[in-house]
Amino acid sequence: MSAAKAVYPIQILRQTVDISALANNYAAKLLLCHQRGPSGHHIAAGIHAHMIASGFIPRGHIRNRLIDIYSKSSRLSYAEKLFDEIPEPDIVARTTMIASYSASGSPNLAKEIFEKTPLRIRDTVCYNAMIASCCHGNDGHAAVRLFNEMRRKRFEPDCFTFTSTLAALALIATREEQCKQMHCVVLKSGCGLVTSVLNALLSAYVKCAFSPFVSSSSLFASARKLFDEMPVKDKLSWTTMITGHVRNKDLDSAREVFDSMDQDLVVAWNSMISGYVQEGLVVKVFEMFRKMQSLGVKYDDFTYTNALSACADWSLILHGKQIHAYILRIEAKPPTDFMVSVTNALISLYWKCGKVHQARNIFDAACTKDLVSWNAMLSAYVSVGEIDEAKAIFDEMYEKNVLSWTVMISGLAQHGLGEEALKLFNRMKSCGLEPCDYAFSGAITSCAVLASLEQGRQLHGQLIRLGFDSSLSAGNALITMYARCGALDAAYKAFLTMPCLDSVSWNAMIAALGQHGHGAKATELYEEMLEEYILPDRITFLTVLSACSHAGLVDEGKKYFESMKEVYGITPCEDHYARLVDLLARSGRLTEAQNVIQTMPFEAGSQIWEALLSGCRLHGNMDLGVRAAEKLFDMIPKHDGTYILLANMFAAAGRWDSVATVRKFMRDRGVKKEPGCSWLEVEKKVHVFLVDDAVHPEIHQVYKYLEVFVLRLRELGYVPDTKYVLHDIVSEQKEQSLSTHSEKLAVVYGLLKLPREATIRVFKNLRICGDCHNAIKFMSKAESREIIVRDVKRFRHFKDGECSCGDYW
DNA sequence: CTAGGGTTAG
Repeated sequence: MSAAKAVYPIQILRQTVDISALANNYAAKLLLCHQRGPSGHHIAAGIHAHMIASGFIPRGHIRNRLIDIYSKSSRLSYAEKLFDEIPEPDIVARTTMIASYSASGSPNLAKEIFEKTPLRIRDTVCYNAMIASCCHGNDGHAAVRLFNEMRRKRFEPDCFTFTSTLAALALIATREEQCKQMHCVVLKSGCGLVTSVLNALLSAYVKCAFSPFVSSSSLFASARKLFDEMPVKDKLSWTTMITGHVRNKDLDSAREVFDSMDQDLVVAWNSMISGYVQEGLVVKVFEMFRKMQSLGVKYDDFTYTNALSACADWSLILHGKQIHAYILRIEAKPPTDFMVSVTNALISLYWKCGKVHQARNIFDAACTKDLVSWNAMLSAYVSVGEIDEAKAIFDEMYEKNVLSWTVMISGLAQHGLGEEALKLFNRMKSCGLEPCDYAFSGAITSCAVLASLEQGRQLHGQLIRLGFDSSLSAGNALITMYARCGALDAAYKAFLTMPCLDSVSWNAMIAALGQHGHGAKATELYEEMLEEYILPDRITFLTVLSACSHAGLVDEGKKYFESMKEVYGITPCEDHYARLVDLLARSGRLTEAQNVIQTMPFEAGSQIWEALLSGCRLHGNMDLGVRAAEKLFDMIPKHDGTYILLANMFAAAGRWDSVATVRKFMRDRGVKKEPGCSWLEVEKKVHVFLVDDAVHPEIHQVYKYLEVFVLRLRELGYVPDTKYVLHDIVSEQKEQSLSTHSEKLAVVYGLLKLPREATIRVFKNLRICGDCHNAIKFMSKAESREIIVRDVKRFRHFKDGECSCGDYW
């Protein structure tokens, strides 16, 4: 091999007169360069330079060799230049160029050369190159067409033809007969015993088995038969068969093949382990992991990432830490960087186990980070709600992909920053990135947060145009968006038109019905879900219980609560108990609610006491109410809701002295009430109104209308209810100004600005007050309009002087 | 041929 390294004495070469000897010399040297691989490629460029310097023009096989070497060393432009200089390229030159274009990802240029090649000079190798190029360009159908063409034209397929064409079949993966036909052709040819061809055939069978158009069992049977009869099985044969079974979720068959394996292949171990990880069989994962060690099978990066992701998914921080320690001890000596993928698996292990700080340490210590590392860190901060940190990471990223944007958009949306999320979604598009369906889900959620129905509808339209309308995540987001924008019918329609549903879809729809006060329909849908064999989870029960609570279905709710543990084996958490207490307290069964609190397996938290307190306010149980309030003052002294509920409870009973005491309390402790505000969308713009608003540009028109309107409402029987004065109190002097609650202003604005037939949808950040509730009932009658109000807890539909809540608070 | 980063429901 030292010849390739030799220095070429130019003087000697120049003296050579005999051109053919010179050519032979060059040819021999280039052959050596070719055989040496990448390092030889560099030398070949030097030889070429030498040719130019000495006036030697490369032709024939020397030129072809140079083209080949240049394309393999990613100097495609040199190869192209040499090729273009040939007046009448021979078949080798053309084939070489086809292969070059294929390798550099330009299948169209390869095709151009192929098509310009006259049939009389074509050969099998040339077809092979072109078939491979089609596979490379993901056009399996074109590859199969070429294969058929070459057989029609009586070219003899060889091993390479078969492997490429079989790869094409695996790519299109639609028809079983095609695999079987090809199998016959292979057997009849001389390649029926060649392992690489049989591997390709095996892989085609297995890939076709995942196509929705064929029955996988018969294809797997054929694949298995082929596999069992293979005279020589190599690494690829074993792993293809094992991963085939794993991807078919048939772990038993996979294991059977695995156990019959006569060699120790890390890849096979990894495939088996990843199957167990995906099915959540943690015990099996660790069993395999330990067995590898005792048998002396060396772990690779895939083994580690597999095992670590099992730990992450099951929050097995102790196991994860052990593996981490093992890696540090065995694999790398800090600060040497270990495989990036392992670093990434560690980052995700720590944050998924709630240790974001540790994750950050690993992130900071890593010498090399890739996009996955950055995205993992971004997700970590989003998951714990550290939005500022997440933003910092996002801004710092030198490279972002659709996934990065998706995480950030939905992160913002989840934390209530709907406007910012939508801005980011648009920025993403203006950066020239095509949002995927997950990115859309984030944007749609933002519309739900903002209650912006128009923007939501527009996104829905875009979704359909881009062909994402069958996406599960986007569909689920749409259900919630429509429901939270007050368009329950649209939500239901989205639910019904989805091609497939998962538990999230059902939960979303049940929640939607519940929030809109249709408790009976919500429970009906829940029963339907069970009939579809979808198992309820802890969120299903949260939504079903709230639905029952809003609709006063006390006994049903209790029944569902009982079934949770007894039938479905889900242990109720604090939120479940809080909903049970709410259900009982709201319906006036306060003693029963109290019993639940006393017999619960844990100490009641603030959610539960608040549920009890609001029940007491509703049913005027002062003693119990005060006790609940005291608990809340201990637990969350700065929370304004407690003071307001308590004050309203006293006000309703006319105990004004106590009201004053509560208010003084609040002032002394420096607790500020969250100011009430309401908003609605008019012509794609969101209009916000505050209590006693003086900011909105058209507020005077609203007041003017309201003044006359109230008189008309009084004629219909509306009596302002002064006991709700305190609900929305901001300061002393506002006490008398009942008529200026923000929800009233927003509804009146809607009456003034929206078209006659349009439904008015108003959103409020706090709970609607009793007087407004009453007034809006009259408004809906006086104007014959449908008015929908979403407060912090639920939706109310006002129509013909009635509210969908049936006055059940 | 295998792994590490995403979404939607309360």
